[in-house]
Amino acid sequence: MAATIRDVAQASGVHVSTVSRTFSAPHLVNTETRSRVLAVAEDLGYRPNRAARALTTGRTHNLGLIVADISNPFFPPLIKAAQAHARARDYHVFVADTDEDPQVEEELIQTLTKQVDGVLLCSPRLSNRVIERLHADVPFVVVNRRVKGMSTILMDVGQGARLAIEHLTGLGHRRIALLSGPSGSWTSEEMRAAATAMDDVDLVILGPNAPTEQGGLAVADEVIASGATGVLAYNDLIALGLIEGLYERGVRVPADISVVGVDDIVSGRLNRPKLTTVAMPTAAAGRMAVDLLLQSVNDGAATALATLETSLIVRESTGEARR
Amino acid sequence: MAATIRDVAQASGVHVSTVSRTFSAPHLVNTETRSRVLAVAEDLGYRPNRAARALTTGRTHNLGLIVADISNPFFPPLIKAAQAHARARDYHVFVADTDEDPQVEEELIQTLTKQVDGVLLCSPRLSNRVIERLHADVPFVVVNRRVKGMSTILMDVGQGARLAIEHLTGLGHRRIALLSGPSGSWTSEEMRAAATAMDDVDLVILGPNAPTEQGGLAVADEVIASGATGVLAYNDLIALGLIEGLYERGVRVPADISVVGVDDIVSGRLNRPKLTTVAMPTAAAGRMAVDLLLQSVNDGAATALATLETSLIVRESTGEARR
DNA sequence: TCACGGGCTGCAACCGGTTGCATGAAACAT
DNA sequence: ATGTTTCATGCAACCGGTTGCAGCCCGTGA
Repeated sequence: MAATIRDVAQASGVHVSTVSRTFSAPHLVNTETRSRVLAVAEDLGYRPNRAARALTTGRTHNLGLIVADISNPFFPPLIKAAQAHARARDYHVFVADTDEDPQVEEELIQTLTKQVDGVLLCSPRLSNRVIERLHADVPFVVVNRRVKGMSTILMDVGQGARLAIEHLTGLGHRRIALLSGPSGSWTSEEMRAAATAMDDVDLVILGPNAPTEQGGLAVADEVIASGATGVLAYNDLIALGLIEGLYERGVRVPADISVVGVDDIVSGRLNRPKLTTVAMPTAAAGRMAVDLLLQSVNDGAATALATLETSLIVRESTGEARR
Repeated sequence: MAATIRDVAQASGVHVSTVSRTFSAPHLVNTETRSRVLAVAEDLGYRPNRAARALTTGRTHNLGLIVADISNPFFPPLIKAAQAHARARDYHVFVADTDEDPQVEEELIQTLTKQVDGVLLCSPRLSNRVIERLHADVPFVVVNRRVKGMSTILMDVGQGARLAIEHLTGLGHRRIALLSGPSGSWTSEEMRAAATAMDDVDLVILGPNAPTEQGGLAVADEVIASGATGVLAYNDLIALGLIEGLYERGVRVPADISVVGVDDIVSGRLNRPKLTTVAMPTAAAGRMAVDLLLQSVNDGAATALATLETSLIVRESTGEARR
């Protein structure tokens, strides 16, 4: 069996409480005693039992991270950043995947609630009302959705959408298709709001679409039928799927139709044509989300709202409108 | 505060042990009592505290899953399958990412050891010796590496490599480049072994390469210099990167060089040319890994070895050798 | 009528830590 | 010399479950 705090206490001739304090409140114990205890602990291979600690402190030192789909390349950079950041603070991150299903999302939150100190909700599909209800049980930080009363990190995709559309109109495109994302997506709604508010644009909205390549493939016919020459897609996967769908139908990008994605995933940089896209600061969002969550977990800090900039990266999938 | 077992006991007029048994050994409690307790528990919103349960039983009901890189599209299907499968058995899966760093991998295992009942090691980069040492502390199931003394799931990538090379030689290719993966990869070594054992092949081995698109891009010049007309890459990411790199240098695929990948990731189906590849049964591997792990955790089952078939999927990135 | 056995429940110790409080010793001020 | 702090440590209750053991009730067979 693994060494416990009592083994260490006995072997170093002090009481268990002293051993406990050596690890959780070092400043309360004499320097000499401390180093002796540490030496013995090292010797015995002692590691504090997190379950036991969780039982008394009520802190599991675990965080939950809920995403719609790990397969979507948008998420891994955020996950990695969050995990690395949390690990440096002695927290672990549970990642759970909802398969884009609000039902599963709610169940997962319920289950996680009991074993984590806080939950990071990334691009949730649940309604604000449900999120607020669940928030009673556990601290949340929400990424890419605005929910009142809890800490929030937004990527300014409205601004990104404006940049993208200005880019398209600047190239002479007038009729522009907006491919929306899944229903329930705040990001999608933000893009729509930003796009409809713009002048000089003949906007046609197509969707909702699954946020995958399949979703992009499936909407290709509608895009062609719409007569749009410029397209802004909810994300890069849809954009890539669309480009493939258009190609199969003999429509060339960017010669016939220009396509802009959102996210800046890696394969957008490697496909041909390389994808013009709105870059999202995912890693920064992951780190900041962990910071905010730990603040509200440990310090009971007030809720905060951070908005991160997005930027347009022009590559090869956009070009002059045909005349 | 959340309801505890004592609240439920008091409210339903029975002892805590009866409540405990209602959940963990229902057959020991009278049907009427049980339903009364369940009703009260439901009413109070009682959920067993996993930390407390872990403390007495020594079971956390958590599993660890360690992968080299979540961003690699090879892993998410395996992760999702493992999570879903484990959840159905009331287990949760911690996913951790090592960034392809054996050092980080070892640390992660050490840390995880104390809070999970077992660890799933996917395509580990650690040496067998280190894995065997760590195995003393926690049950392992290893995917894509052969380690004696522990349960193992292999995907028969040797067979896949043979199929791929036969496919290439069948198209008239004689000089074939094998792009190996990261050092420490069992899969890469299996491919090498299978390839060198084949007749009628003029094999040139290039690598090690990072298992990413960057890795493929970076090796393009070497591939051209090697004079090979057929290429088998360690994985699809390298293959896709290579195709892009060749394209930038004016070399056409498959007209000039044929390329085969391994994994069958989604974007290989959408790029142009669509990638010929060796499909890996990742989801099945994830489920089976969870099964084996739970068996050895709960039943102390003997170690098992499963080998899963792979298959060649011919698409557009391979063609007749030029004469 | 009594012994026996099975079904159900209560009792209490235990898992491995944490923490408020008390104690004791040394240091300091008066 | 005495009172007051400060510092370090011990004591013991506690977190929320689990589980071996004992006891009770009741039905059964002799």
